[in-house]
Amino acid sequence: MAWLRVVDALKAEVGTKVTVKGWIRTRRDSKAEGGLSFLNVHDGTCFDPIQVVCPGSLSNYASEISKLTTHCSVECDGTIVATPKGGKEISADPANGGAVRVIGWVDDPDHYPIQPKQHTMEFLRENAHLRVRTNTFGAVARIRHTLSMAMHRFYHERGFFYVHTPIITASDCEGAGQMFRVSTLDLMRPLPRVAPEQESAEAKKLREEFSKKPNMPAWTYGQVDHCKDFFGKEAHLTVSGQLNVETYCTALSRVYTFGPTFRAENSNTSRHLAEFWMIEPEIAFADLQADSELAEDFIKYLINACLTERADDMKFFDERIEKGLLTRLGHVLNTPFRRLPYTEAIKILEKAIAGGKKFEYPVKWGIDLQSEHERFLTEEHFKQPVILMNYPKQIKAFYMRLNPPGTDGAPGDTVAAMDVLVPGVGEIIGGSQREERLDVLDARITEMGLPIKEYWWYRDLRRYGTVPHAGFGLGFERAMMFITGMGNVRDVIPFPRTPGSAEF
RNA sequence: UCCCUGUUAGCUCAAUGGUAGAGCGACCGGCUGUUAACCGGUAGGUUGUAGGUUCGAGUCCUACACGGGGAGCCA
Repeated sequence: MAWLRVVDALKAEVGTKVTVKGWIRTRRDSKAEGGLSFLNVHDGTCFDPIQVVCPGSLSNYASEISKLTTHCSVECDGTIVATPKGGKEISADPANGGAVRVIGWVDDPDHYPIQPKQHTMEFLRENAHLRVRTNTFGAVARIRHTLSMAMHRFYHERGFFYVHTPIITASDCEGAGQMFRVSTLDLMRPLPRVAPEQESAEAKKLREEFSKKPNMPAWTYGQVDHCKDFFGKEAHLTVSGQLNVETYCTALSRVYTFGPTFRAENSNTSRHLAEFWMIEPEIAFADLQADSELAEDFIKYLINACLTERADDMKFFDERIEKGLLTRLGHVLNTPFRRLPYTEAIKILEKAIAGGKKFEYPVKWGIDLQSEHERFLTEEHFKQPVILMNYPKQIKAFYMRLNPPGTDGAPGDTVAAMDVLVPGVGEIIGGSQREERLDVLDARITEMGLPIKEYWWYRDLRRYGTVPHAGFGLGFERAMMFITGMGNVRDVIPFPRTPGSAEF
């Protein structure tokens, strides 16, 4: 008998002898025909389980099969047969060599957390090690894989190179938020609180002894001296691979990075994680328009991949997680994204307010748009993905390219930045054309009060054969939410890390 | 970090300040080619933690812990 995965067993010809290995989803019993049990067995290879029909004539029927509960593991030998309703199932009739072997029992089934019933997302989140055994999280896991693979394929097909940018960064110049410190110093040791000249001889001796040990923070009165730290300077977990990937862009033309990203912000929302995954492509000889076209093609490619490769899981999300999901995604797929200058967006919002629309925050050219404004534009006004472009320079990062004065008729300076907003999730992509002119870049760095010396290697890219280039960052978990309809970012990553929570 | 809200059986939730209950799940039995099965029965509780008010607290008060929703920050 050939061992087939459930996905293949469901496609096998009637009459094929097969073995399947997996876990019990449900068991139902009938007393007909001298005892009959129906086992739904799944192995995660597809959404549907396969039904194994177990007649009472099996030698272990009364002793084992009739006692199986959810998530007991089994090996089933049998023959593929047609069900009365036209599907496929496995007959484990011993007369034809059928057998069911129990591999692992579920201890104390009354207290096994994942019962065959509806659970809340909150409960399953607290059982993150077991939740992938449910329909929902099995589907999420498969979609997450499909999305990853589709993403690599999209870039590979277009001649991009995958660059592994570092996780640890020793430059504090990324400016994308609070960072986690990386250190081997033993910070459990207290720092001396007195000035060296006031230190007692005994304390001084103790301090000098400590300083000779490995991993001890060397200190200069009251301050940690990171020159004795592992990297010889203060180091952090990356908040973005962009600055690094730009270096490869200016030699390989089309590159992308995909990896974990860390933000130490105390954000407690359904859209934020302390550890998340981000995709950042970077294209040379390209402007913001090309960047926005790449972003649109990319999102559509991802949607299409999930719809065609995982129709079973997507159907489940449409039926049980977000009604109308497939219609929504189909609409996104078939409609060009709306491109809208920031300056125009402000006018639309002001017009809406004049028409009676109430917002908590005021709208005025020059201020950043709030969640409620973005939601209004993408969910109410346009009802489709919107790419907002050319933001006021004072609310955007230093590396974004300064537009010519008067772009879009704006009353102030703008930069070539874009945000892609989608209904339900909000900002899913943030990107820009990068400032390739060294003098303009330097002026921006200085203007924003950033330490220009720290940017020496980033500035070198502009000194040596500079080119216009652009890129963006797509939050992988936000893309997951958008495509699955899942409402909380903590439920689209296997083990979420959030403030106060790093269980598992 | 701020605002709102919640924590009672394995899970989801009830319970005027006065004997702690139901549905689902588990277990036992009945019925049945079943598939969110159905019918009957059994077991299952230090009501998040620590204080306080009261003759009496799941219920009122205080603090803390944890969860959820929203905001800010962003992806």
